Amino acid sequence: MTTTEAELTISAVAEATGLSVHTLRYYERAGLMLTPVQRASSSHRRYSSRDVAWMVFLGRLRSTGMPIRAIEQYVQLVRRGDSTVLERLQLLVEHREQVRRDLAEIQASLAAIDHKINSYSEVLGIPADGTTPREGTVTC
Amino acid sequence: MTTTEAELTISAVAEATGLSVHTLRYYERAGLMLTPVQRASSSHRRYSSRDVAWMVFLGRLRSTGMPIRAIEQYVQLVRRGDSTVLERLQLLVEHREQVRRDLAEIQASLAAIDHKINSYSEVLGIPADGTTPREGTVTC
DNA sequence: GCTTGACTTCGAGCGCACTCGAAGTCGTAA
DNA sequence: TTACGACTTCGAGTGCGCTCGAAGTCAAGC
Repeated sequence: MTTTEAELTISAVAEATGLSVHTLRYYERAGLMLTPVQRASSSHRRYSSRDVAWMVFLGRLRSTGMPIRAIEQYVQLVRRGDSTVLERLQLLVEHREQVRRDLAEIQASLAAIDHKINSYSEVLGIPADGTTPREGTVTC
Repeated sequence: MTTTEAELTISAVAEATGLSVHTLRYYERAGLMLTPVQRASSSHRRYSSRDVAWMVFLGRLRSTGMPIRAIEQYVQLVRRGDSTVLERLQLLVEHREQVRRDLAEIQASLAAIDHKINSYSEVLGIPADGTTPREGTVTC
């Protein structure tokens, strides 16, 4: 395994990852590829399976709110080689803590929204919950 | 309960809600108050407890990613009175579905991050999980 | 040979949600 | 009376992450 890899076009990678072709090019321009994307003779991009795996994980980092800048840091560590494994681990653990905090806040907010929905349901006489209907209007 | 209410300054509301004073004024300018905020003789804002409760819920909607535009719609429904309760309910239920989808994606991404962290931990010989250490380097 | 369509680069534009700053107005305390 | 600090308005600026568009290249099929 050196150069011969499964090669995918940018549109295939877009389909596989759920990212747009624009976004894939943007990420590359932003320096977020671990290694340069190979090119066909036509200068079209050819993504290896490793590239695709990385784009998938990159998407995971993004969907949990890691800024592009932070991902850039991570990429630079990967490129510096095995000696940075501990640093990378620390970065990920730190991010995971942030994600857990975000998750907790969203869940708390979801509970508040649930509560409001229940209030409205009661007023409308639609007991979606096991609660007793009440009189009066909903606050807001 | 008509005019006499607990009255708070903007900075007190900022502290109570975790929103900045800038953000509170911005929301008001954006038309997100249910009713006009009362003013002291000095023209300083005086928030009623109902205002504060609404800002808290507004913060919940924002922290779950509801766009300002959508909140604006909701506010307009509230102002139109009791006849819009069903519409409001539908709006909230729709938003809740979106939040649940977002939550599921974040959780899936968190699992992927967990997995990567475990891989790194194994390589470093730090079995954070109940898994056996392995040889070779981490992919990325 | 000509069209079609998928790609290329690169700069510019966009949408969103704040965030800031300047200039002015109060009310209280020294 | 003078200073201070918390407020006011309103326009402009910021940061982020895409997203778009124009102009060009290339390979395959008719």
